[in-house]
Amino acid sequence: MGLDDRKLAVLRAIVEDYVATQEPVGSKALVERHQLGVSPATVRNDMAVLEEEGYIRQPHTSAGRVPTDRGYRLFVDRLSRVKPLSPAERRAIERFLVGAVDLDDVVHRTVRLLAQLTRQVAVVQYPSLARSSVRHLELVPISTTRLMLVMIADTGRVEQRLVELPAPIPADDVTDLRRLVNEKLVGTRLSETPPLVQALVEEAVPHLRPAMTTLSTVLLETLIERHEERIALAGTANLTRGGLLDFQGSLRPILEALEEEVVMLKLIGEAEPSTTRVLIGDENEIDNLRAASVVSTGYGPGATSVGGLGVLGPTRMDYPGTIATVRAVARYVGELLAQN
Amino acid sequence: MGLDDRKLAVLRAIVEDYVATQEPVGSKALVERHQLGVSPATVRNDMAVLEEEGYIRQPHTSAGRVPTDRGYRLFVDRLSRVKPLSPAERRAIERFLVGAVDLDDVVHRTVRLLAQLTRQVAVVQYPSLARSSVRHLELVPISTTRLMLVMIADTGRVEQRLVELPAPIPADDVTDLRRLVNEKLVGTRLSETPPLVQALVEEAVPHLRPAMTTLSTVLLETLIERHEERIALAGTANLTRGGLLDFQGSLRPILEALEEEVVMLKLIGEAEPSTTRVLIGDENEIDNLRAASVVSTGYGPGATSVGGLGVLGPTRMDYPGTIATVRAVARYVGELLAQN
DNA sequence: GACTGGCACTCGCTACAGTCGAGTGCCAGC
DNA sequence: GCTGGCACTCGACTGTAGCGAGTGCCAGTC
Repeated sequence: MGLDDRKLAVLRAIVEDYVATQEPVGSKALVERHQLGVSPATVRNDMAVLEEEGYIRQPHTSAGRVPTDRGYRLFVDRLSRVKPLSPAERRAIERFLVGAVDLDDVVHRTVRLLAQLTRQVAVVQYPSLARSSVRHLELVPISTTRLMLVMIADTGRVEQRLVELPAPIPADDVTDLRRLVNEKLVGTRLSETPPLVQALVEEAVPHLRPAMTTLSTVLLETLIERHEERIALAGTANLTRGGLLDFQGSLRPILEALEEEVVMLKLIGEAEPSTTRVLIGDENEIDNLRAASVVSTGYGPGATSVGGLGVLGPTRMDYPGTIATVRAVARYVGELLAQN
Repeated sequence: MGLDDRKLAVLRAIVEDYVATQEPVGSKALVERHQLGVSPATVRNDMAVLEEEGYIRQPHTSAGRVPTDRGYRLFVDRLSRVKPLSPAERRAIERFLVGAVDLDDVVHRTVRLLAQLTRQVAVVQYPSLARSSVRHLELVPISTTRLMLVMIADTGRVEQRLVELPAPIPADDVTDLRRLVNEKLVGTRLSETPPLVQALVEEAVPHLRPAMTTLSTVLLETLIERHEERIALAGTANLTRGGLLDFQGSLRPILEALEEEVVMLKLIGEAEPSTTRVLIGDENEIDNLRAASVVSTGYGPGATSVGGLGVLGPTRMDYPGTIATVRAVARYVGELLAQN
C-alpha cells in the first residue's frame, strides 16, 4: 500500500548498505549510517511494513534485512538516479576505445572495458547481420569448384563462407557472378534480402544458374538465418568476487548460461540504444540466471540499434553505477561506429 | 631411490583411487580394492617410503594419502597406458565434427566436443597464421581512401583488416595492387613473408608506391606479428565440478588466466601433432595455474602442427583418459583440415 | 496519531569438551 | 621381508553454553 517517503528512504538505505557491505542490515546500523531523523524503533516499524509488502526479507529471525528482487526493482525504478560517471571513468573509456583497428578489435576492447569498469561479467553482441546492409560481396576462387564468399557489411562486419559448386566454373563466370550479386545486393539490408536473392537465381543466364543457385543457398543460410549472430565475453573471473554468497553458492548455472550464445543473445540483443533494460533475479526468464541480474542496452551508430551489450552480476549490484557505465560505453561505441 | 614394482603399484593404486573418489586413500581401503597380495601394514611401509620420496603426502596426520604433483608425474610417465577410446567416444567425435561448414565452425565444434568428452575446460587455438601459407589476398575498395584487405590462408583462416590509404586511389590501381601482392605472396608461408613484402614496396612503380607502403605496413603488422593468434574456449562450467576442493577453493585465478589469450597460447601452442604434453600443477610456469593440470597437443593436416589444442583441469584428473581423448580429437581435426 | 525508549525474546555464531573412528607408525614374531 | 597387533593421533561430528545483534511489542510522551 502507500509507502510514505520515509519508508522509501529506509528501503533505499537498506539497498545501499547491503550492496556496500554484503551483510544483512539492522535498524540500529541504519540510523547510525544515514540521516533518517528517527529512532531505530521507528525504522523497525517501517521495516516490518516493507517486509510485509515483500520488498525486504530476513534471512533468519534475529538477523538484519536484505532486499528482495522486488525491493531492488522498486529501488531501480523509483529510488535511484543514474550516477554521473567520474572524469576518470570517462577518460578510461576514451583511452580504451581509441586506437581500435577494426571491428573485432572494437568489440574486444569494449567487452574488456565494460568488465573492468563494472567489475562484472560483460557481454557484447557483434553488430547484428540482420540489421546491417551489404557493402560488398567478394567471390574468391579457391579451386575450380570452390569459391570463398566474403561479405562486408556496413557495420564493419566481415563474414566468409565456403561455397562448394556443383560443377567447375571458369574465371569469367566468377567475374559475372560477382558483378551480378553486387549489383543486386549492395546497399540492401540483410533482413530484406531474401526475395532479391531469389530473383538473382531466376534472372541468371542459364549457364550461370547452377552456380548461382548454390551461391544463393549459402547466402540465405549464412546471412539471413541469424545463425551468425556472435558475442564476446569478458570478466568471468568477476563472478568469484563476493565469495560464495552471491549466486547462492554455485557458479555452475551461470557459467553454463554464459557459454550458450543463444541464451546470451536473447538476454542482451533486444533493446534500443536509448533504453536500458534491467532484469533483476527472478524477472529473468532463463532459469540458470535466476540468481543474477542483467543490465543491458543497445548500441548503434544512430538512433537504431545494431547490437546489444550489457553486464551480468549478482542481484546485489550497484545498479545506478552499472547502468551509467553500460549506457556510457554503449554511447561511445555508437560514436565509434558512426565515424566508420 | 629404487622404487620396486610393488611400490609403484601402490602409487598407481593411490592415484587411481584418489582420482575416482576425491578422498585421501588409506592402506586398508587400498588392499581391499586392489589385488596387491600383501597386508595393509606392508602397504603402509611402502607408503612411508613413497611419502619420503615426495610422491604422496598426508593432508593431516591420521588421514589417508594423496598424490603430489610429483606423484602424478611419475604416474603419467611410467605407470599409465593411454586408454583406448570407447566406440561411443569415437562415434561422438565423428558425429560432432562431420558437417562443419567452415573453419570457425570446425574450431567451435572441436572445442565444445573436447570439453564435453573430457569434462574439463577445453582450449583450441585457431590455425596459426605464422604456419599458414597465403592462398589469396583480396583488396576490396570501401571508399577512395579505404581498402579492406582480406587474406585467405591455406588452413582456411580468413583475416581482414582495414587499410587507410594516404591518398585517394583509382580503381585501376587497386587492380594492379591486387595483382602484385598476389603474384608475390600467394603460396608463401607467412613467417617467411617479410622480405617479400619489403621487396614489393621497392619494386612498385612510383605512383603505386605510397599505397603499397601503407598496404605492406598493414600486412606486416597484422599477419606477421603473431598478433592475430586466436583461441576458442569451452567448458568453463566444468571447473565447478568436484566442489571447491580442486583448485584450492578459488576459481578466480583460473578464470583470470583463461581470459588471457596470450597466456593460453603459450600454454597450448607449442607441441607437434605426434607429441602430447602434460603439465602437472607446479610444473606450470603460470602462477595462476599452479593448482591445475594441462594436457595439450598440436594438430595439423600433416605431420607438422598448425595449431594447438588441449584441456585444463584439476591436478586430480583422469590422465590416461584425457590424454587419449585429446590425441584422438587432434587427429580427427587434422584429418578434417587435410580434406580441405 | 506518530514517534520513542525499554524490555523480553529469538536464534545464529562461536567456543569448548567429549566421543568416534579412520588411519598411522612401530615393533615383535614368523 | 612380511605380518598382526597395538598404542597413538587427529579430524569430523555432536552437544552444550554464552554472547550479541536484531527483532517485536508495549507503554509512555509530544
